[in-house]
Amino acid sequence: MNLQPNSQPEQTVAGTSNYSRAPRMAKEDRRDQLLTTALNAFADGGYHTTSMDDIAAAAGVSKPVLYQHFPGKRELYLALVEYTLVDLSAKLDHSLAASDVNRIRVESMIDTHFEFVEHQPQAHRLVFSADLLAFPEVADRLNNFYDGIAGIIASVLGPNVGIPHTQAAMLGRGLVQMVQTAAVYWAQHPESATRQEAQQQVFRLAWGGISILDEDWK
Amino acid sequence: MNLQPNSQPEQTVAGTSNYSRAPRMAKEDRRDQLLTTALNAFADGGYHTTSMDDIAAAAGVSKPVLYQHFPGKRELYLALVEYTLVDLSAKLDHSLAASDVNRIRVESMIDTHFEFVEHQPQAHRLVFSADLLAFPEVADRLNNFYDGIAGIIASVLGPNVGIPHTQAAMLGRGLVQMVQTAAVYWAQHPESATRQEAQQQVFRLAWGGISILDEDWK
DNA sequence: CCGACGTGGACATCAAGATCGGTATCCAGA
DNA sequence: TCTGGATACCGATCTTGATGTCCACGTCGG
Repeated sequence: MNLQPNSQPEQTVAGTSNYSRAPRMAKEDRRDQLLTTALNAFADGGYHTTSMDDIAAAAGVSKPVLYQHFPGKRELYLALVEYTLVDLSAKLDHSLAASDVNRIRVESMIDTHFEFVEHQPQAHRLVFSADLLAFPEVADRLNNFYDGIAGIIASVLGPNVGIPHTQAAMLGRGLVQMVQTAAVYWAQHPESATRQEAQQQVFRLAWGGISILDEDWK
Repeated sequence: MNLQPNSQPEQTVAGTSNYSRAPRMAKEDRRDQLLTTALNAFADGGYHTTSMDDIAAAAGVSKPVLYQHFPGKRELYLALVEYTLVDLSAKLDHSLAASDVNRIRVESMIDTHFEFVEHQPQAHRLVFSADLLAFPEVADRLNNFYDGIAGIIASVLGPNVGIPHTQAAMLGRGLVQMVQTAAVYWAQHPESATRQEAQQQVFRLAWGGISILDEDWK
């Protein structure tokens, strides 16, 4: 499945017949195309504003085709959320495992986040900006995701600075959100700085706070 | 209007008549009650999941009553968002104006945020967790709100540390989100620490980062 | 050339927003 | 205390839009 922003709904080509019809595709290909289209559509307008008709039209097929590949709108949406979170989690894990030095780790995770926001803005908006509260499962799933990261950060943070684990988790979660927000802000104001500059600022802010936690602890 | 979480929908008392009907109320009182009820309902289930029937039922009145007080669902929702943001903005402004010392200012704004999350959780969820993307106006309004705060932080931050204003705004926005997220986390894990302890941790993290920006600037 | 499968226009179904005509309650004044 | 009008309230209904399905049609492999 291609989650990059560049995939476009195909155009029906006028062939020998002037009858407009989507070209026949292999099942998997069609499914992938529908997923990508749905991702973009949802990210663009949110869950409720985006109808199945819209998605089908954007994909250049009719609605029944959509229902042949997915049992319903809800499942389609959940599949996309799940895919995105798994993807991002894997990348963050990878960033974390890339080094043993905490400073490098933090830098790497910040980089991963900026990368994600820059290169997969639809996926990001789908998961972090859309109406999550509507589906409790999604809210739980996202909570889960955040707790995972916060826990990791806490386990890195806590022992070093003598803070109770839950409080370290709280700070970790706040830090993640801080990075994410800053990344989005930068993506919306790309002219303000290069990505590298922006990341560096964010890192200094975060790392500075973390270091102080260590030094200042009484 | 009462935004506290304690207001409950009234129960129709079985009087001389067994015919269930909401007691007659003064227009303003009824309106306030509906607003409060709607706030709780929206915060609980999100915009789209909450129907006008739900709100009316929760308020113990019938649907037409709702439409006698508000032109539509959308307007009702927007009114609540606006009210909440104005309220919070005022409180933050007040916190900022309370002192000339930046350190105190930051502490005070953190305190205000924790206060908000703790005492008005519905209002907070309504504005910051619900489906904002659905209504562009809401997204814009919220953007506006954040930019206001970020701008203030930037103007405190920027001149002192020589960072371009836009980058300072990015960091300011990230910091706000960090505080907010931590506050929510604490509210969900109240047993992990007292509010004061939690706020102190958050402050140290934030202030540490800010200080480093100052010191470390090359 | 033909059967099977992918495709789509049209439609049933339903949930939710919005409304209308009638009913109950309160109050002011005689 | 009676009466009439004004105001708040409600059951029932209309309307819209979106989800999910049916049956005919065209296209491709054999």
